[in-house]
Amino acid sequence: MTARIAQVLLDSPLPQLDHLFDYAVPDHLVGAVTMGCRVRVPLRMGNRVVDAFVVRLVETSDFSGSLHEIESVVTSVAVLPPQLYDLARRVADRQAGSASDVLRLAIPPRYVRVEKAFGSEEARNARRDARARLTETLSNRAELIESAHPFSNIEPGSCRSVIMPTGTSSLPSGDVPAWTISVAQAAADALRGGESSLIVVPSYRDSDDFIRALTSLGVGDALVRTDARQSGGERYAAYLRILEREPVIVVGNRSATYAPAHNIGLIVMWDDGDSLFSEPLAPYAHARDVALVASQLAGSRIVFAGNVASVEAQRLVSLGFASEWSASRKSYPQVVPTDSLVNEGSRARIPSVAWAHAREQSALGPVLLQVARAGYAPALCCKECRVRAVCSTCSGPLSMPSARSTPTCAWCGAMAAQWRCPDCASTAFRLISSGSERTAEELGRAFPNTRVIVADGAHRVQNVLDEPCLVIATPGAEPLAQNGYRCVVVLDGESYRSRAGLRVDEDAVRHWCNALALARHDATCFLVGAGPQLGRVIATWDLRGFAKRELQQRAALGLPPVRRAATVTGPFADVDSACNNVRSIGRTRVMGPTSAQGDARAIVLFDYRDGDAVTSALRASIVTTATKSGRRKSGDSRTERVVRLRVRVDDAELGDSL
DNA sequence: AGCACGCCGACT
DNA sequence: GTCGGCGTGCTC
Repeated sequence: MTARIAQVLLDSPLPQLDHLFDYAVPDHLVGAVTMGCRVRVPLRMGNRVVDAFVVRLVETSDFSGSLHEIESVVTSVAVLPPQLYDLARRVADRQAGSASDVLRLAIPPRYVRVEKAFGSEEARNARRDARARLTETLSNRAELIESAHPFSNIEPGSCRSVIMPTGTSSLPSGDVPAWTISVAQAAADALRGGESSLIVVPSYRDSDDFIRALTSLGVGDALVRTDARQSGGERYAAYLRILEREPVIVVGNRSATYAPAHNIGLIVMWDDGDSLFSEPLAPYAHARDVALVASQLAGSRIVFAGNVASVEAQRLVSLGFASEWSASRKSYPQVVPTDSLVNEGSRARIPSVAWAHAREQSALGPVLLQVARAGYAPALCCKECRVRAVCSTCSGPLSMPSARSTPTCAWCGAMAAQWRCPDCASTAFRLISSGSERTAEELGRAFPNTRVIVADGAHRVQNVLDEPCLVIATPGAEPLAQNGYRCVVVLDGESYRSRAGLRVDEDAVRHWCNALALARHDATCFLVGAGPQLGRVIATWDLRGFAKRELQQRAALGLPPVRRAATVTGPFADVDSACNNVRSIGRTRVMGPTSAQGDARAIVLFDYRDGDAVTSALRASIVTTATKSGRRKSGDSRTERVVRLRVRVDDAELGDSL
């Protein structure tokens, strides 16, 4: 008997359709319907035809009704390999979401032209030649990972948290951060053993650096890049490469964690504390969690590497799940913590010792100043009575985008040309903080013969040469300096201390270390306004101890990542009933629901051991509200918005409100 | 989402 | 007696 029944996953965001449906394979499609291919199937009386993925082909169906037939095959390319379905299912369950939502992030849209080009004889030959070159290169290459390597001796299927040595490496194509070489070596070694690697980085500029490092090792032919800057066709072409049953090295942003590469032996996530790893689309799975599930399914090694250890990675260490490797403190630059004197003007913002040293070093080579914010003046107040200037329409903070521009609201973008102080009626402003551009302007005056370079979200600079210059950069936008910076000054430390939230200290330390990591090993650096505790952490480079203490604090409070958390939002009655469905599970604690502007919100804290029970109960609530009360129509107007229950599991942004 | 089924008020 | 309102449920 032949497998004439296809179990398919419908490509629909409806939670009540998130399970496998059985369809009969008609005679004329036998052979064309393969596992993992895209098909179109009728849903309900044949009126509607929806896209679906064939997950399995079986001989018998458990469904009691009569089966409909698959209508057509969209493409016979198996875009959903079984391992990817398993991953999507596990991630969806963990997030109380739909597998099809996960697959929409994992599988790029189809491009017929790209598919045809990929399957052409010419393209196949080119790939075969590249493979032959690669085999040749790898057979001549000695093992790259030695015992001192941060990735040495990681057992298959196990996890490691690595605090990487800092510094830069020189390549013929320019300089790259030293970590990219270490990671590229590990990926090349895995490739030699016939294994694929997934290298997951926060942004495309990390990808650029890594790709140069990998190419320098001569294994560029195995590289597949996936990121959000690619066109749709490029993404699909990359996906088709990944699907080939050949080992590859995938580098990309958070979506690369889903890559269904052949025989994945190694997953590396760089700087997993970066908020870019938090997925903004349903079901909001954090790439770190996806990577952990993927490594478990593939039995691959997984490494969380960075200039710091995240609290989440440290938790894995403290559980004994992950081994740890930390760079020697001797390899770090010396950092002098200082306090700023006044929060105004460049002279006072930069303590005199730091000022003198930065001036001296900037005559010899590149010096980096990290400022907390981009733009000119991120905050303004009334010149007379010093009250904070806010937008008259939305009460957002007013800021100055450039030196002589009209004050603008940072939230709604409204121009405040006729601003008048609500307290004293004055119309004059005072600038109360400095962004990257104002800092550059001030320093340009103070260092008249030095070249000043601004690097922030609007001014992207990837590298600077080993020549005298002053670089003003915001966190995450620091250019790499050839041979390293001669001095790094981290300013605005106090701006972190005034923020509230669970992760502010962690983020501050991460941002500072990522800047300080760009200094030469013999540099003297300055950290301004960090306060005594965090200042000591950086001065002694006690990053592992810091992560441990943060973890202990979270444990004492019973907060993530020591416990898991889900936020539930929607109409009050729905949120309330969802909460009641989880309240009695284990040691689950429900905070709320609270009602704010329409939607109610509750936070559910639960133990890892109760994870399956809690997420499946939340999922059941979502299905119930979607089919019953969810279709409430407001009687008088046409604003019949379908209010649904939304659940975000392990949402990193939750920390901001705790 | 869509669409059918089903059980109560106004109608030829 | 029936027509049709939309609350409820299902989709292989």
